[in-house]
Amino acid sequence: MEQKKVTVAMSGGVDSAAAALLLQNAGYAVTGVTLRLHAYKDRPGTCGAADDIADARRVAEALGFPHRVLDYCDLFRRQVMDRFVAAYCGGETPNPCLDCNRAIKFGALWDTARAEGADYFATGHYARVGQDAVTGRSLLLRGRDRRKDQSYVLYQLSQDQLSHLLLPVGEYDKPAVRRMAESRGLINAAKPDSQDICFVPDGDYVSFLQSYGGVALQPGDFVDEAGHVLGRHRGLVCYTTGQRKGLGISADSPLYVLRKDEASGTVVLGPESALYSETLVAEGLNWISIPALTAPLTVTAKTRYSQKEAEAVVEPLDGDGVLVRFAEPQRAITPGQAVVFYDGESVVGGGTIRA
RNA sequence: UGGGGUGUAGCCAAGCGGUAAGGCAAGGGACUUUGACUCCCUCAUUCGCUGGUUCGAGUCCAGCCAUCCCAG
Repeated sequence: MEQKKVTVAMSGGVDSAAAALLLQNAGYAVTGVTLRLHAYKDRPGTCGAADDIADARRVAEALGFPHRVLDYCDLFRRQVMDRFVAAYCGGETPNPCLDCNRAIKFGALWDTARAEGADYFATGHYARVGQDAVTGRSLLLRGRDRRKDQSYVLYQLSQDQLSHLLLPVGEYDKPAVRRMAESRGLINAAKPDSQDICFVPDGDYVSFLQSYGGVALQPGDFVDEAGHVLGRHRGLVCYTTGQRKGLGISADSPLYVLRKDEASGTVVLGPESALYSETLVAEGLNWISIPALTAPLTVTAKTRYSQKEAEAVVEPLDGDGVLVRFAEPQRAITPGQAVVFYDGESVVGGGTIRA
C-alpha cells in the first residue's frame, strides 16, 4: 500500500516536531516545511525566526525526512503585519495569530503543499479533527489536553481543510509531547512555549505600530463614564478594553479601559464591574459543525484565546453577522478579538467581534 | 496677615507616646502561540522644617514654613 504524503508545518518548537515524529511513526511520508516570516532573528520561541528555522531543520535531519524553508515575508507583511496595524488604527484589538493561521499557514502554505501533491497537511496544534457520524461534516475538536487546547485559533478552517488535516499532537498532553521529543533526542524537547507576537521584537507593540506602521500617537483625555476628565492618555492605540496596567491613574479602586471613543479621541475608564456585558455582535463567521446558522443556537462561547467558555445563544442577523447573547455577563468583550462557539468538544464556528 | 483647619511614599490614607496599616499608581516575576485579565513579589530607617519635653515622638510643646476655609 502506498505511503500517504503529509506536509508538516514546523515552527521549530516541540509541538510541531512531535507532530512530525508521530506521523512518521504512523507510517506517513513526512515532509517538513518551515516558514520565514520576518527578519527578527533574535527571538527564540516565536514563529518564523531564524533560530527556529534552524531548530526545525535539525529535527527533520534527526528524524530523516526532507525539510524545506519557504520565504513568506512579503505575504506575512501584507496579510498579518499590515492588517495588525490597520486593526489598531481602526480602534480594534487584533489577534494576529488568527490572520497568520488563515492566510499563511492554512492559506499559502496549505495551497503550496496541496499543489505539490501532499495528501495531508499537519501542524502541531493541540486540537483534533473528527467527523460527525450523522451529518458527515468534518469537525474540529478540542485537544485532549484541555489546558493547552488550541482549537480556538483554528476556527476559520474550512471543511476541505479539515478533511485533509492531521493534528496528531491533539491526542496528547504537553508533558507527554515533551517526553516524546526528549526520548527521541530532539533538540527542542525542552524549548519554552512560544508567546508574544512574533513580529514585535520586545513585546512592545506600540513601538512597532510607530516604527513599522508609521502610526503617530494622538494623545487625548482619559474620562470616566460621566465624562469627567481623569488624565491624559498617550493615544487610543495604546489601550484595549479591559486593560488596567499602564493607565497611570490612581483612584480608590483599580480603573479599567471600558471603551475607546474614536470620535472624541477619549478613553473611557471605569470600575471592573462596568466591564461586563451580555451581548456582542460578530461578523466574518466561519461555521464548522453546521453548514450555516439559520436559527438561534445554544452553545458555549469564548471571547478570547485564554478564557473558559460561557453559555450563550447565537442568533443570525441580517447580513452575515450574528448576535451572541450570554447567559451570564462577560468581562471585557473586545472588538477585533474572535468569539468561538463550542458544542461540547466540538467547535461550532466563530467570527470576529465587532461590538 | 484676624480666626479656624491641614501638612505621613507619585496619589489617597490609617496612626492619638513605644519604635510607619491599607488602597491606587509604579517596577519585577509567573501565566499565555494575540492584545488584555489574573496571580505573586517589591515599593517611606521615615512622617513640612527647626528646636524642646520624654528612657522613648509621626504622635506632646514652641517657633517657622506651606496650604485650605472663614472673616476682610
